[in-house]
Amino acid sequence: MAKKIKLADVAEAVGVSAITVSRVLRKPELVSESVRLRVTEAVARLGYVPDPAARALASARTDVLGVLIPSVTNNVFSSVLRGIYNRVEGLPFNIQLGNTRYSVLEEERLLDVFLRQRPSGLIVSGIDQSARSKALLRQADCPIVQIMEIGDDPVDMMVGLSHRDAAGAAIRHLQARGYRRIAFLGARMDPRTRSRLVGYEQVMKEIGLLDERLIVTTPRASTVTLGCELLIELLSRTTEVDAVFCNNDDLAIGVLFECQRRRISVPDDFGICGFNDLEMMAVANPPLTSVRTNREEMGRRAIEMLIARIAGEPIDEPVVDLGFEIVARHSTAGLRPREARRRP
Amino acid sequence: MAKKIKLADVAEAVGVSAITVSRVLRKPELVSESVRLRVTEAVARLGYVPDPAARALASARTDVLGVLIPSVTNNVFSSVLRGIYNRVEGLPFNIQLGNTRYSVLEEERLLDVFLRQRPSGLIVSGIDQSARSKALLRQADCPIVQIMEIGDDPVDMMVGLSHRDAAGAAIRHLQARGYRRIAFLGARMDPRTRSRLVGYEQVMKEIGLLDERLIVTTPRASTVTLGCELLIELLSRTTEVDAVFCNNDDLAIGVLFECQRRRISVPDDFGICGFNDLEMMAVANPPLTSVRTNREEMGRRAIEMLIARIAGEPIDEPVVDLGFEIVARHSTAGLRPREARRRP
DNA sequence: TTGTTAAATGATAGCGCTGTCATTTGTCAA
DNA sequence: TTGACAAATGACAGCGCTATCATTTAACAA
Repeated sequence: MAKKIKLADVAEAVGVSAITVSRVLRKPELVSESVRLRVTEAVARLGYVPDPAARALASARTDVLGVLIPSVTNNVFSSVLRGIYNRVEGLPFNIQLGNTRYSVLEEERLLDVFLRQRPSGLIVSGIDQSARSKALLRQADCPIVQIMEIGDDPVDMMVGLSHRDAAGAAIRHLQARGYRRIAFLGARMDPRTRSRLVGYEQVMKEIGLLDERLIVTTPRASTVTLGCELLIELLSRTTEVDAVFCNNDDLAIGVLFECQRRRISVPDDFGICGFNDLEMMAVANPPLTSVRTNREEMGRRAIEMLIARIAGEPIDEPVVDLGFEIVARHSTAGLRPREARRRP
Repeated sequence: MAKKIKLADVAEAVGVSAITVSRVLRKPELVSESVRLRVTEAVARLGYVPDPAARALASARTDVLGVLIPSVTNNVFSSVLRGIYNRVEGLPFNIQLGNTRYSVLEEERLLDVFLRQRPSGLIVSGIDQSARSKALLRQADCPIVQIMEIGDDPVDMMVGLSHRDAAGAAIRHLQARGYRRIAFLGARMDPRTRSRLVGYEQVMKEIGLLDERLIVTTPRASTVTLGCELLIELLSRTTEVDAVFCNNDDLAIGVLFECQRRRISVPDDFGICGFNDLEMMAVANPPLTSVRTNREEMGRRAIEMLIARIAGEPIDEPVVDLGFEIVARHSTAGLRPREARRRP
């Protein structure tokens, strides 16, 4: 960075004061056109770029939008991030990503790191922050959006969906298609997964089909391999199963592969429903039913809510429910007549 | 942030000067034990945390390690990021992630944004930066690691592998298993994919099997769905194909699903080889051969190289080749005898 | 005791920008 | 012409920290 150009250098070149150059950059409408043009030209000619640290120190503000997510590996968050990055493109903000790795402590630490930088806005994942995190968030003097889930008690704003309702709807779909012994496969067991389990249990109880043996969960991170393993575990507990609701699509794909290996016919003998509707679900063999969540839009909306608030606009809807959609595909087309069916 | 505690407040509470408190925090060995203890106690009691902007302005340095990757959606980079985050845990650095979205312009812009913050180190993806980007990198006064690929002309340090060699090895593997009409499916066509294509072409020419009709590429981002589509495109060009080298595992999974649908038997009639060896390859049906790359280690090593250089240690190996491994699975077990085979 | 050196601490001056208020210039009605 | 007010520009201080150099204190040999 050969000898850094600073505000004063530009000011000297143009023959105005430093503060005028600063104004041209930040509030050009306060400066006369002739001066503005000369300054703009000099900025370009000298290649001046403001120092973010000095700016932050002087103004107690940065152009940073902080985003805290629990995982960079998980496809779900990739989609949200895509929505965020696409929406913020062209705006004078910079995304700063924090990876909490599903750790409450790491979330608290990162929140601390982020808030100390005085971001323009913050996006955090989930609604179950620790008491300490919530306190930090409430004290923060920037707009905040909690994403992924919705609840009654937003720190500031929220955009997400009810995972409990989404899971419930998936179970009702399976039931409507004639499946009865519907299992639940869950990995990671983060708050979202737990909500889905609650939804599953509620509906299964309502329709009188709840059986604890059908619920298989693990704290391990969800993978395709884990889908195979959980299915094996499930079948070792009971062969009285005719469908499975997988807590996400990786598991569902794993279950499908394992079914193929075991010559369990999907959907004739066994229904499979995933969650999130990743792109691959539609082209699996057979195509797999899943619960579509609007992840990219979630990211986009979160950014829009932030910039609206930064611009001082009133938010008429601080909690946005993006809903979900059961995308029914062949994997839950229904069991074939009992007499012709072979139990797994 | 109720009334921010600053260095001077701590200094006053302890009865020392501000600079002493600063020293306790940054170079405790310069301060006597008694003072150090009193200061540490006061820092904890008052909940003091340094202001990063002030620190950056005064010291012309930040604790930021910048990471530029072309995609947050791509599993390959997720793994690298995991390696990075794991290795940096517990160290006094913060990862700042930039998403270039495979855009040269965006990479230049982000490089500018990042360098202006005077990071402690920088990780950039690939070795084909634009001339402007390379100039920026060479002028930067922090250590830099280029990851993913290796080449002769490192800006500073490199850790990656030869994608050309990896692809070549995959083709030789297919050849050794008896496949002859080996196709190449490529999406995105970023520099890494192009290198693999070069490796493919080289080896195919060497063994006298090169046929342009067997090469199907697209600039679209790679997905499972695209794998299906590319296979369909390939088969519409020529049915004289007995294996496919997919440029990444998403495509390979798509190809597998499409083969299942078309009742093309893998590996009896058709071999499939992927690239990257994502977790799901091992549990697909049949399990899919792939080229394993050490992505997590790549992230880890990149961080280690940075911190070694930050600590002033000499780097004896500025270009690290992490290599690759052909993980042979059932999907490339070989064709069944010709008389019994049914062409796709 | 004195001088010499190292260890510990402090005073001072910014880092590069922006907030605040003051001043100058321009505009227009009376 | 004058005064009133808005528009345009500037002076100055300071954001919270650290680099640099100066000073004080401690330690110890001569």
